[in-house]
Amino acid sequence: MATIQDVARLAGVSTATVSRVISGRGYVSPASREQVLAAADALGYMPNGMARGLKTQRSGLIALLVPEIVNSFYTTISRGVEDVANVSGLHVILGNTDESVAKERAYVELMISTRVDGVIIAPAGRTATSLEPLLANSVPTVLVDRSVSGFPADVVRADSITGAQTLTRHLLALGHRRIALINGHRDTSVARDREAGFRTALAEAQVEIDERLISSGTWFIDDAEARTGAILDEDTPPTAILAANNFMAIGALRSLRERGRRIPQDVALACFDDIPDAAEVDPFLTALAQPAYTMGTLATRLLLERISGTFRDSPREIVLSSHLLIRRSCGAQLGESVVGLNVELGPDGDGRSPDRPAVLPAGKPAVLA
Amino acid sequence: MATIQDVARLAGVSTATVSRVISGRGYVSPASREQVLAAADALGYMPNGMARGLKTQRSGLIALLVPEIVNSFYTTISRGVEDVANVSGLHVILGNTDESVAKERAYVELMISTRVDGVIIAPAGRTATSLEPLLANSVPTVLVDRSVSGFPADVVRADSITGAQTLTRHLLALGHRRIALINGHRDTSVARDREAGFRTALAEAQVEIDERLISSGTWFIDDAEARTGAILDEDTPPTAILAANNFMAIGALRSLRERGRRIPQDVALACFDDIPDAAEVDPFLTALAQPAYTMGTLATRLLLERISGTFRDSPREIVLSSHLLIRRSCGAQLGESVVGLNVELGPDGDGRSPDRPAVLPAGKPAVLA
DNA sequence: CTGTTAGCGCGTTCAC
DNA sequence: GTGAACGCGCTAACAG
Repeated sequence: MATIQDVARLAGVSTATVSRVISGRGYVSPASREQVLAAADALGYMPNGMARGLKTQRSGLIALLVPEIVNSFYTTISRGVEDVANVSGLHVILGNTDESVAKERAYVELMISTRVDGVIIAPAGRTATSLEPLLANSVPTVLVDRSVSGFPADVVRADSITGAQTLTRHLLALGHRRIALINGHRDTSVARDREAGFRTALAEAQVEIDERLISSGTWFIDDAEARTGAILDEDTPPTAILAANNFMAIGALRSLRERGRRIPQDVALACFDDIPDAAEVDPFLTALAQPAYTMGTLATRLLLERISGTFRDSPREIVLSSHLLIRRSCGAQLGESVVGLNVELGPDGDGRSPDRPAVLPAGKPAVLA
Repeated sequence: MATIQDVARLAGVSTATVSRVISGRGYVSPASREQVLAAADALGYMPNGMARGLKTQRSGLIALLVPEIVNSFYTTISRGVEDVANVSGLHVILGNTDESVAKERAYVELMISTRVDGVIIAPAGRTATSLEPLLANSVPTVLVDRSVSGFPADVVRADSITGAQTLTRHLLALGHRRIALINGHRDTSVARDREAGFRTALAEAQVEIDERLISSGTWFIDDAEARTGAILDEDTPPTAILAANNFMAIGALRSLRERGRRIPQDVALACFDDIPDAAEVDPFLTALAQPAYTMGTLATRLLLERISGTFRDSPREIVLSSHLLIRRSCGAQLGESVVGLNVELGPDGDGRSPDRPAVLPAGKPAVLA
């Protein structure tokens, strides 16, 4: 692979001149510029990012660490991140942590070794121990979706407490009193917030809380399936189920199917996180759709400000609200009045996310300010 | 950020010794090793990947370039790629080309500058012009899903000709004679193959081909929606629609809904690429499920062989077969005999992909051979 | 077993 | 306007 030296030799100039032409910094005579450009083209020269990064202390890369990229919620966040990053000439390295703090830690260390310019992460753990190296090495970091205690970084997340209240109130308004919560891992802030909102809504309605109906474990589909099954097999099963995310909903769905329970006739089902493709094929699952794309774009904007040093104050927290999409899985009537704000009616919600732009920004790479 | 020199100074040894301890290559006395490890730990030392890469001519990164990561088909491929890459200590940079040859070219150049160790790509164009820099710089490359003419690289793809035949025969067996094909961009090999298989199946059945029923354009949902609409609004609309991928199916679905056509009573609908989440919520769309996860893992294996030099012969092509998942959208009876191999019966197909392992490999990073 | 040395390819002073 | 020279942090000989 041709180096800057090869180009310099062919163009009959010094490497400094080539560098000036390629990076566009510094004065070069039009004549030399032509020579260099011609030589670079002839050789198919591509600057070595590692050498450049070693010198400039910048890789032009940011890391996005999510629990599971196969989950459309995180995929959508990733598009938001990439679209904003690319406009600033940054590119995104993606990593799946599989909800494992150990894997997360390994990725964090790898990213530091890669000398990424910043990290956006949906942390798996309750504490920040796996993120500590980021702080120690002062790598700009932004948390998305989830927060952790005691880690001083910007956060972009949705309001899960209010969200859970909205969903629970919807079920209560439909007459349900025995509502099960199939929650994710309590180490994550969203799981704790969703449980809190759930309890608050029940308390508001003066519905006694049956602790056997509240289940938490991992965020994996199979686990949700098993836990839902256990609850359904009890003496007094719930009449409604609230799943803490789209994967939990799929697990619950499997469990209900195995038992031949009809939705919503036998059991109502609602969940956090829309499943856009599924909604598109059959607008069925009533869901609280979080603004995933926006979470990605905002998180990246905050990160860019940290990277460029435009913003140096103490951590910011951006809390976004979500939309209730009322569809068929809870048996709500079309057009009925509903409790809660941000309600989007229409049981056949068209599934087009209001969150993600239909036409994506072109993403012409530009230089980071 | 601490450097190898800082560690050497604190440990009272030379940088070479530190390097030996950190990279695990070469002999070091237990005593020195302890010193180094302690110093590294105290300083929170993380080796600089760019400096290392500059020296070793290896970044430890591979690039995966896909048209749209939000499409579950490509997401699943990406998991396959990551799972295999991580086992070899490689990590994955992801890029969306948005079906644009220009964006693809920009990414290719960026990846060469990043000095990725290899590239896996689902190319957007018909020719290899945007990939040419990879060849010129002899960057190991593997094509997934799609192939392009005149580019000497390993290919891992599914058999779209046979696939389209299988889907078309299924529709023919159900009595359909006016079948529309909503195809993707003819610049992609899969679009051409799918059209070829479609035509072959019709010819086999001695069904005259009405060219007005064959439509190609982009791979975007909105475009598929518009083209489906145009065909549905003709004098003699089709009784069945074959969508060339999951996104095309969603576009067709929208178009059918807007016109109040019922599926399958008024129009049958089948497509390439399963939509796992949607199938999970409601196993509705009859689809030809391609082994996406396996495509990702195999492509990565081939790439690793190229990177390590284990395999140097001329390009290989791996062609995988797909499964027909018969569900409700075509009105097939449960248990009826079906034309074509690799048929998986069961209109309520459980949606669990046989392709992707339920438990993912742990992915302990190891050194690339 | 360990230290010295020489670059990997680039950007960046500092002279000219 | 341009070139010479240094060093970013690391690994790989080569001595010792």
